[in-house]
Amino acid sequence: MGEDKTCPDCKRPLQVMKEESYFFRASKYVDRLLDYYEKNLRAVMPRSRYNEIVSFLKSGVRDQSISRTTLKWGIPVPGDDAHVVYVWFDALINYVTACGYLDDPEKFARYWPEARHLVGKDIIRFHCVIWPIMLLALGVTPPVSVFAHGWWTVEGEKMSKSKGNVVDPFEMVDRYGRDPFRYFLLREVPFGNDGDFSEAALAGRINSDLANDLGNLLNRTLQMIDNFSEGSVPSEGGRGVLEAEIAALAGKTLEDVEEKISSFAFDEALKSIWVFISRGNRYIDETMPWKLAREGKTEELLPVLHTLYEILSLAALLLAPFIPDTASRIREQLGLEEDPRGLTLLGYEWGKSARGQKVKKGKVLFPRIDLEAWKKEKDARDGKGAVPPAAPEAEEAIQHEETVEIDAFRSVELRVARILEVQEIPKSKKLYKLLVDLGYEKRTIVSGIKEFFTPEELSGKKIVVVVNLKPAKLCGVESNGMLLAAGDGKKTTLSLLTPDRDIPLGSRVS
RNA sequence: CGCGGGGUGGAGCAGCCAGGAAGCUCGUCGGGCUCAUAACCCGAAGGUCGCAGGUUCAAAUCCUGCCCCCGCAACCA
Repeated sequence: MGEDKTCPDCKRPLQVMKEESYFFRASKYVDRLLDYYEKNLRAVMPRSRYNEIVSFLKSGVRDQSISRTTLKWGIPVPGDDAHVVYVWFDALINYVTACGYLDDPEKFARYWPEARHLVGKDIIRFHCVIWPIMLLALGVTPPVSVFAHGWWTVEGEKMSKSKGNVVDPFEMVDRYGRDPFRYFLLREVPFGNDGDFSEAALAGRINSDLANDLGNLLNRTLQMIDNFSEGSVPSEGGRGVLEAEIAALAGKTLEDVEEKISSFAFDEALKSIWVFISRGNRYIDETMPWKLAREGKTEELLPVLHTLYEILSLAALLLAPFIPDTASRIREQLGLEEDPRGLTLLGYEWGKSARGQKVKKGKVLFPRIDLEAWKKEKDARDGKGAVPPAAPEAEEAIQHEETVEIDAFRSVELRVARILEVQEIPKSKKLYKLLVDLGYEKRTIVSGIKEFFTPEELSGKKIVVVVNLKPAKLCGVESNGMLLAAGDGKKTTLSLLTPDRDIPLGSRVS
């Protein structure tokens, strides 16, 4: 709302309204909630959000209005049909009723103690202030944790419809595949931070992580099992130093991934899995199976293949929550008949997957993206390059206004004026406060041209001003008119309209 | 004093809450290997950790001030 108490969008003046409402006595529980948070440091994550919520609570929470009489729709307040329940109040209750609160105590006792909420960072106040207070009032323990995730920008910019840079997830899935897209979103950014999306980064991840590291490890391993072991997996592992080290790393990775997942550090869980995968690639170089095969050292060769197989089999299990389709495809190629347990770690043991089964080398998991071709294709899609370079200005069709009568134009009073003073407006990024001289009077106008001109450039300039524009307050400063300028529509340049000969101030423009 | 996020090798980021030899991915350069998706492996170059103070045996990390960037909000009349 502007300083003059009007709606910035519709200009209608502020109206004081009264409405009867039921209030929830939230203030009463603030101390208890603070106490709860003090004892449960992970109740709000990430840490920065926790701090934000705690300091918000410390600054005080007012009692909450939780009913409306002005709305027809909504859930009627029990015992008072004139009111409906405020949406955030009843919506939150779903979390407990859905898992059996009051209806099914047994179910509730099983599920609620494990409750973890995952929400966008814009709604943490509802989830970390109002909601736990409601629960405290009910005598129910707040959720184990509320994790607030961040937002995605696109190539460094906020997604917005007007910029037309909104990324359509379905389009990305169609273009790059479900798993690669999922992988990117989970891997690229520490979960909880804002992240930057770009197709180039996605393509990079697909090539280096999925194709080169993971896909290629599977491919070369299966090829060697085919070549050197007639396609069947050696059931015996090796007892060398390397094998021991890898077995230890497997155990560590397993633990690590579980730990990272439970703390919502998905990017780190994936990093950890990739350390393991990379270890597999290095192991091949260290043992050089092709050389062992050439030299007929079968007793050394087979355990190596066994170990590689184990690495892939565990990797598939660890990856299942992140890229499930890929996990299944790997298992399939490994010839691991679908386990009744599914892709879970229940009863998992290192070294027990390879049991002499036949592998079924299939299609390459992730074909490498040819970045040059990709770039061309993308440019064409974005309308770059494909458009003849000779006509760069003709990108967007000119949108004309409706035709008007000459009177409509004449009703706009334009006059020549000189800029006398230029002042910055505190806290304003775009506005200057200008004092202009019309010859017969001086007046103040506010203009959004700060991004294009320095005060020195402006002062003394002769310009054209709309003098009969209704005054308006901008950033608290009253503007009595508007100057004319031409913009290129891309917000890169702005040019002031200025008379081309010396002409007295106040001259009418028509 | 409006709210919040951020400034770390060429690019993109982690590390900061709980101080203790500056790390990851990509890129670049050199080498190795040929089982593999021109992939894989090894090595190297490259950083005043925005600036200035302070605390400390020790600061990217804690404290103070300042500069810059990005969201939100408020204004492109």
